Amino acid sequence: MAVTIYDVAREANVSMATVSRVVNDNQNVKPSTRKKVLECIERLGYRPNAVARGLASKKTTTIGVIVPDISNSFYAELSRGIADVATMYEYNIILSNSDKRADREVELLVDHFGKQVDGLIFMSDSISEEARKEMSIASVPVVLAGTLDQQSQFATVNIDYEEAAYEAVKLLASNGHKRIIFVTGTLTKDINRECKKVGYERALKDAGIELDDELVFEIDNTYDSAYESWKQIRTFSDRPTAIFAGNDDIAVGLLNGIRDDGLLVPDDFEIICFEHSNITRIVRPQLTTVAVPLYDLGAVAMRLLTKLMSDEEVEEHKVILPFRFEKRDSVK
Amino acid sequence: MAVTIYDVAREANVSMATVSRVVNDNQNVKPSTRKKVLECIERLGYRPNAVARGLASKKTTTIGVIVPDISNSFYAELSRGIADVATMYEYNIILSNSDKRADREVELLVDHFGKQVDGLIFMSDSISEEARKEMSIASVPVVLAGTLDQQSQFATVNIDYEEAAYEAVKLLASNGHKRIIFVTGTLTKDINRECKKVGYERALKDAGIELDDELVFEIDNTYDSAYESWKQIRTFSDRPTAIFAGNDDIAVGLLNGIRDDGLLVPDDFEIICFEHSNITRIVRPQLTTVAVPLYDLGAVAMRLLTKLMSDEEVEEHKVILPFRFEKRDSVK
DNA sequence: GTGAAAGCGCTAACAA
DNA sequence: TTGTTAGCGCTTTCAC
Repeated sequence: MAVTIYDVAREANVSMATVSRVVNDNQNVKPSTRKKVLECIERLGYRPNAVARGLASKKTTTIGVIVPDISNSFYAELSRGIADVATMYEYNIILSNSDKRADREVELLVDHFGKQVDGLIFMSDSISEEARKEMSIASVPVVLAGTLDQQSQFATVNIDYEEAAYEAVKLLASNGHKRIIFVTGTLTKDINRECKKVGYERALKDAGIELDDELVFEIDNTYDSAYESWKQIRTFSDRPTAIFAGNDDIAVGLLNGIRDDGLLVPDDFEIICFEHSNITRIVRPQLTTVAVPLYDLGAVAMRLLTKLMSDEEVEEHKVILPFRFEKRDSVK
Repeated sequence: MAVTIYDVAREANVSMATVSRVVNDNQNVKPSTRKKVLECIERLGYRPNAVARGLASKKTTTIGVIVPDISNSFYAELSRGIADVATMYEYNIILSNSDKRADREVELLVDHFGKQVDGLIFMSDSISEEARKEMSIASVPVVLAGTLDQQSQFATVNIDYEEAAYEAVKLLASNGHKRIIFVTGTLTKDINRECKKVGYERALKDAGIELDDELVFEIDNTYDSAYESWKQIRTFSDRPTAIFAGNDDIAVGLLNGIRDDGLLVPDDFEIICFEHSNITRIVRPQLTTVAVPLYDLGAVAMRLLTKLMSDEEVEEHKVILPFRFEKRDSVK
């Protein structure tokens, strides 16, 4: 059996309450007794049981993080931002992958709340009604990171994806391109459908370019899928000359397709995309991108959650972080 | 206040014990009472409190995972393997980043064990004495994933890195190369020092090539650092003609350095490396590699941990998974 | 500054 | 098949 607070109390000839005070840095303990207790703790090798503490105090110093897929560098980077701030505030993280399945998300929410997390950070393509309900009835705060809330019900941390998309496509249009392809991951993802696509269309409209649904390619959000999609794109008789890619994996798949075909970037095609990892600097030519501050998105989401958990005043529940443009070599 | 098991018991006119039995799928409950209890649970919206359950049962159905850095694709992939098997056995994961700092690792171990995890998976470059001690006195099983244990004290899951390195370098030697560079991350990492370097040296020796310390480059384990190191490598008067890189990030940094300098792979240099991500297929030429089954490493480690946690017989505590060779275009 | 005692919400004997 | 009753190890009033 492990050493308990009671064993320490007996050994030090004090009550459990006093040991508890020492362990929790309560000031109402005489220095000499504190010292005595500390010695006994050391001698017996006492380690507080966080589960018992959680039951008694109703605080677990643990937060839940539900992420589509931690092996996706987008979420891995975001999670690292969450984790670092969590560490700073002495929270542990229960991390679960949902694979974006709505049923799984709900299961995980129930599961995490059942474990009495003190707060939760949720990431998803789109919030299902069931997930929304589960988060609504939760007795602890919830923050969405890199995830839209179309009902403005929860605290969120994002960048202005639409504006970013707008500026990216505007750059392409200002370079004289008339036929600009938009290659995106699934449009069931709110950010793709409501922001990136909308920004793309607005930029075209502002540039006096007519929309053409044939130029929008909805594909799997992977390098391989993008590489394959090139084979379809190349068949256009009136070939497009510029590409706006929803992210860097897609852009690189396209880039390789183009180059393996003997065409040149940026001469035959100009490319711009959202940047989620350093792959954009590794490929040649290096890609011009909208740099998304993933780490910061996570860090700020966690910081916001700490405020919510301690009932601090929060000026704004809907945080928009700035993005950067990285001018490199895939655009002239 | 949340609904407790007691509220359900009262509502259903049964004892807490019966409700507990229903919740835990204990068969000793009459179908009719089970139904009645289930209805009350539904009606009241009862959700079991896992913390209370953990305190009473001494099982938290949570395991700890300590990883150097989740934003590193190597560990992200490994963690995904762990997570999927954990889900299968209904365990949650507390995930923490150590940044390979020994002091932090110890803190985290104490912290995780304090949270009463039912088991723990540990990953690190090298096990410090303090970390070893902490894991030794733990009352729950520990498994090391992708991490060496030079004292064979813990259960581990790895591949045979030395043999993999040996074969990689042997391939280079058999292609006629005499001056083969080894570019590795820090040699304070056990796997680099005790396996990859040893395999490299053994292959050279077997090929009758004399060792030359000047051909071993110990650098930071990053793309940028490798890119920089090329500037040093190019200054050799008697230029090497082949490179064995410790991992794909290093290999790609080197590759880009070489190509940006106008040299060709594999004509001027042949390259082979350990593969941890799909970057090796994305670059041109595609890299010939030793493919490390990261996901499986994690999955098998977790499976092993479940056996240890339920006191099942375990045939072998030191698991060695097979690796594959991926012949691609960076080697002739 | 310290102690006594009542829980926190559940599981798990043991009885019935 | 069901209920009674101790805890699990800690925090937190409330007294003194």
